[in-house]
Amino acid sequence: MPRPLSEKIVASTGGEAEAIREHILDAALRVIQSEGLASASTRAIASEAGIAPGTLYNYFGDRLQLVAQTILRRIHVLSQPTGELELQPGKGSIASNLHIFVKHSSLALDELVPLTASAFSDTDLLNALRSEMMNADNAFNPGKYLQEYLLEERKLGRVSRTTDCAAVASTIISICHDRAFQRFLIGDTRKTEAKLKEIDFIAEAITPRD
Amino acid sequence: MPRPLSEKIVASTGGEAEAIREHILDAALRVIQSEGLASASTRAIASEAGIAPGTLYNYFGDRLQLVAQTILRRIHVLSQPTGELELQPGKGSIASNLHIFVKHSSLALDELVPLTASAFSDTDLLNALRSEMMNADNAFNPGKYLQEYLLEERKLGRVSRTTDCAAVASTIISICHDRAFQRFLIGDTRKTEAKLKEIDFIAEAITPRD
Amino acid sequence: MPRPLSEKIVASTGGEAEAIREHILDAALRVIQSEGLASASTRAIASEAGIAPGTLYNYFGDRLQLVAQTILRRIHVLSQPTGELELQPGKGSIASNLHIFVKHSSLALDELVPLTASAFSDTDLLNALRSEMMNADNAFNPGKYLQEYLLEERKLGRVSRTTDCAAVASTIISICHDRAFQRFLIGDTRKTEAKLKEIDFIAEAITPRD
Amino acid sequence: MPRPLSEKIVASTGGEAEAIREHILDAALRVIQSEGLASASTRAIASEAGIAPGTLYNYFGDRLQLVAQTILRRIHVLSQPTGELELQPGKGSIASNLHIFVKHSSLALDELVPLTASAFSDTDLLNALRSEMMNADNAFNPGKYLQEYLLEERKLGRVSRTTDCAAVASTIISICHDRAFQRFLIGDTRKTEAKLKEIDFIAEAITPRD
DNA sequence: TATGAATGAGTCTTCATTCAT
DNA sequence: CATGAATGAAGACTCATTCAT
Repeated sequence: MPRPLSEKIVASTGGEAEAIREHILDAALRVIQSEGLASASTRAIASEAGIAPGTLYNYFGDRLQLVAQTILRRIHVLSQPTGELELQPGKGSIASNLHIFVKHSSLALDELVPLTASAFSDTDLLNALRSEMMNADNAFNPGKYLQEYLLEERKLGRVSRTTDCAAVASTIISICHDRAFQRFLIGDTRKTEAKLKEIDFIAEAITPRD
Repeated sequence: MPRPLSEKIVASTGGEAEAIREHILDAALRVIQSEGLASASTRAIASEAGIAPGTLYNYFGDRLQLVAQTILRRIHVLSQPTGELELQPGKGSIASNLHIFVKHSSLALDELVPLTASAFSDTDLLNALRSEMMNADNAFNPGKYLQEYLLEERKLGRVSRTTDCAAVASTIISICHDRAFQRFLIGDTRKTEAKLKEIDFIAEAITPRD
Repeated sequence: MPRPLSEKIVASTGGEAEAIREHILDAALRVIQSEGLASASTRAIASEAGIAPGTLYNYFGDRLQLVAQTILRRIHVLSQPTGELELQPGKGSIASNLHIFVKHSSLALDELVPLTASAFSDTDLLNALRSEMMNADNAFNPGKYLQEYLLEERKLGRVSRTTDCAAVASTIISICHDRAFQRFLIGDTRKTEAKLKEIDFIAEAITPRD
Repeated sequence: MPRPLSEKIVASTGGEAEAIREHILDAALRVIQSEGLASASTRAIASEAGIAPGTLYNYFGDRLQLVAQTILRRIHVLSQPTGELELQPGKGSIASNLHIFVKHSSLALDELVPLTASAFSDTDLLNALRSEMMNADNAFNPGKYLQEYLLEERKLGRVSRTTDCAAVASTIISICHDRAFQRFLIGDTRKTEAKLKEIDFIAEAITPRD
């Protein structure tokens, strides 16, 4: 019976379909993160979004698509470089730069890894994610960014000439991923983490030996 | 209406409560692995186990406990050393030994990581898991095993004296974990994996330089 | 799958939420009265109401609330003065007026007492009822009505000046209650009842002695 | 597998069927009174009785019979004169004797009335009760006892010669019943009750006028 | 286009009852 | 005769989805 979206939503979205979609995806994300994917019912999402359940279906084919897109979108956003971190080749020690990278990555990964992992419980959802990921533009990839930093350092001679920068970057990313996974698994809510000895090992390993 | 358990089940369990519990846990695991945790309804599990739905409740308080124990048990089993792999310090190259370790670990981790990750979707389940894990005996830990191997090699002089074996082991484990995670995420069903350049990097890094 | 309410129901309720609520409460009452409270399952009620089981939950939080409200509402209705009975002080004999009152009360009490008693089997329901009754407006109370009649008669001198009208009214109400209880207990389906000698005793007792 | 009843039960029953039956009925009564009839499952009763669920069926045809007999037996017991109360015609005032009777009756009725009322929720149970009650020996009836006391007092001239003692007794019983009903309905746990003005009215009414 | 009531399949769970031991 | 595990129907309740308004 009540036709227009609530004033609040219209105000924030301008009533544009794409903006409303994103408004819903934001709501879905909040629900997933606070209640868990298993509790992210269409009702809960609609409620969080401040709209009627039926309205969801004007923007998404079904719950699966809504949830899949919620996750995908967040993965995409979190994978973007934030600009906050600018590793400056030649400045600071390699080790401290890598520690900074790790700490910085944690912010995003603490959200990204559990979110992605949640999808492992649902075969259909995971398949939806997989096929969407195929098509996705692998625009930004933190590993690539890290690799490029290392390559710069290598040019500067601060990283051993024989270093496989791709391998090192990949290793560091794995460490970050696994850390985030373990943190969530044990319910560790600390936002920061001590310096990792694994990173020290790597920094040492890539230091040129005169 | 009530009948004894099916002959098949009695045959395989001897009708012993503990064996039946495990029979059910096995069934639950199969359902979780083939249909996903989200589809692991009590009915589906009972059906897979070949028993009536109500029978589950003679062995488990509720679905949450059943599922949590299924996962915990499998984690426990998969964390046991298989005995199949015996890293022999001093034999073969370090690099090839590490590659063997990684390949071997993958077998278990391809199951372990997705299974654990599944629980990330369900707040209650994850909490149940967490508290059980607190109490669990961390009997075997692949990282420890790997670390000990590296220490032996260091004693033998095949690993650089300055190597932090704990850090190296931990790094390798993270690589394995993340690989398993990524494999499941992209639906990679290949059971074997090419040699990892990350491992080569590590092997190189810990090689003594004289 | 989802369809509007059946035409029949829409016709009788105008599709208004409050009317539908009452339609459901009516159905629940019919079930309780014909099958007993113990058989008043949500299914049975939904079926009697001609709606889907899930629809109940659009109108009531849970079964307990539905049942409690069904009972409370009926108690409320049955406790209203029907207007059919108008005891006229000064007209007819006191005894016959009291007999009329008793007979008339029986109509409501034959429904009210067993309905209320049903709730005695369910601790939760009884508690729900109790707390609702606390809040309820004790608008009409047959005892009060009877007491007022007696007071009028006393003013007219047809009831002894020393009569405690409240006590007499209360006594008569108790008799009515107990009769209804006993009738239901023994399954007495007679709608009318012979003149009660207890009432005769009371009528006699309050007659002024010159 | 374990064959004999628990030692405790054997000790208290002598292993005699009839004693075991009563042991079970006692247990059932405790469950009904503490949890309500609706929660008196066969399991709960068996558990309270300290026996296995299946054992119930050696003593009772089904749950309905068990519950019906539990209630009937208790009604029977509670209807027995306790011997504690001996109304002594000619001693004390009539009013105080009646008050004593009422107070004394309350003890039993606070149990009897709710127990009986519970059965109103279950058509089948009530029918079972009804047919059993038909056959029951109406051995003791508090109304009869009270009536006899009043007749004695009438003989002594302490009760008006014109008093219909049966009607008076019946009225008092109704008052007691209704009081117990109302007490349970409102959850009144007070065990004693103030002097009732209704009883005063009756006492006054039956006092001889010279 | 947004609504939200209605749907009914499906979820977890309980329970009276049976029967092999 | 006691046991208690097994049964499966039935219970209360949830939820994704549809569609008349």
